[in-house]
Amino acid sequence: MKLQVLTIHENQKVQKLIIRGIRDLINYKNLEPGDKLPSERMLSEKFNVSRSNVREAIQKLEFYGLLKSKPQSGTFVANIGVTAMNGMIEDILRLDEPDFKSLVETRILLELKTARLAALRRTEEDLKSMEEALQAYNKKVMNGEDAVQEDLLFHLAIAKASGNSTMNTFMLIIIPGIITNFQKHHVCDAGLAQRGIRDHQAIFDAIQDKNPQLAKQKMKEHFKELYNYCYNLE
Amino acid sequence: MKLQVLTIHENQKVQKLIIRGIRDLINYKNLEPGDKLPSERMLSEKFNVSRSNVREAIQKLEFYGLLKSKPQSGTFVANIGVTAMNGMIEDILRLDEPDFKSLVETRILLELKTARLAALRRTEEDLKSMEEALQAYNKKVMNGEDAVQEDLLFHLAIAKASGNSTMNTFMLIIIPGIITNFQKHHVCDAGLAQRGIRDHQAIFDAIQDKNPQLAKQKMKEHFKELYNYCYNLE
DNA sequence: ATTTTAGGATTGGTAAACCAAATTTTAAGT
DNA sequence: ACTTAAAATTTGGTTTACCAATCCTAAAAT
Repeated sequence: MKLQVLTIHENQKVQKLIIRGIRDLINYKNLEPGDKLPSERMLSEKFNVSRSNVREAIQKLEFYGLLKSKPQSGTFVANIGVTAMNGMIEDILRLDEPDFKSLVETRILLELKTARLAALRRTEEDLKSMEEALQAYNKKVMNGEDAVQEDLLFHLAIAKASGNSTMNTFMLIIIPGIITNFQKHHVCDAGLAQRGIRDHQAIFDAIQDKNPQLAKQKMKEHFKELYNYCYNLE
Repeated sequence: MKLQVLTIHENQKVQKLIIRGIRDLINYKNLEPGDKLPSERMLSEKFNVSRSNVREAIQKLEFYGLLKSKPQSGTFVANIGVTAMNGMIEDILRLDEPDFKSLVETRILLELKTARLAALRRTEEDLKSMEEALQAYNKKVMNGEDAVQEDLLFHLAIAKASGNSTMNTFMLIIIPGIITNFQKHHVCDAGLAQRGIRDHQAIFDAIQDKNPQLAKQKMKEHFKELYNYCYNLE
């Protein structure tokens, strides 16, 4: 049936078409939370696409918590109403790749909080992980090597110590975009790394001392240059 | 080869096995950013699993920005170093379903910021969307109906108006979990809804007046009860 | 020696066939 | 009539086969 491989762009278009189709179906058939969607085979026939495409689209909506597939049984509308469903799908369709500024803005917001929470909740094990990450970073910087990765792993250790799994996940999602953009824009040049050692130590100490205010403050200072840099980007 | 359908739990185990395998492979073969992974067929043979399983695992690592598949070419190690790769995979394997407290904590953090940003950046179109969501919520509450969905769509409209696509995405990820937990714990009972109308109006007004401080303040007040509720959960 | 080109091998993507669990329908038993 | 059991159908998941784009090799042309 399909005679040529689709580009990524074309594939996205097909997926959006299917997602819109599913949304319309839910509206047209007045499907309530818990109701069953037509089978993947029927959907693929109805939308005139392959079953693989349908499965991909369903997986995406499953990721955003809107559908739930049960093996050998069917795909079901999640336990959030039709209104929320429509609003969310509209937004999901509109989503595009995040820009660097948006990533950094969100990162700073998250990390001021994780630093504070880590100071409140860190265990001895958390401290150990953070210290290891700290040492790895210092060692690289001392040798004059690039240490972007070790830098971010230290920050990730703080996120883990915050005891908030959602923020930890969000940091994981953000980090790759941060790293690649850092390399692209050459953010971490010059003496920034040397200063990073002192900054990190101050943050670590505050968390170790269980001083949330100070931890947040030190993290804020650490981000000061980055903040200014990113707000002057374009 | 495979003779029975795997439970979700078993499937997760297989996926983690493959992810660990890929990590070990990258380390053992000293694969650098940009290098090509063995083909899906070879991986499935090496790990003694189906190619579908391999593809799922690769998709997951692609979501977290660690790999990148190119059609008819291969799967490549993303442009972040081995160190970050190892650290992140370790954390990804450890991730579990977020708890309600973690969701609410993150939501409040995000929304205090989106309210502030929306007051700074909202367009006339944003205002219109927010007002529509506001009206839908009010109408439901006036009729004594449950309005959890309309409530969250208003908050989502604010996130959209913040002009930060990352925070917008994160709100979308959080919302379904919030809704289901709200229903489970009966958070939105009683006169909370009536108060919600006034709260929302105050937030909207502040954003319309481009008053970021006030917008954040009103959002904070709006969350006060929710905040206390969730911190006393267990 | 270098570049070009052609053919075969490799690759991720896709379509189709197949599986067993779950569901529905049907029929048998009481 | 109602309950129970069994057979047929439907379903998402899985495996297999296939496709065209890409990559690799090496021979041919300059």
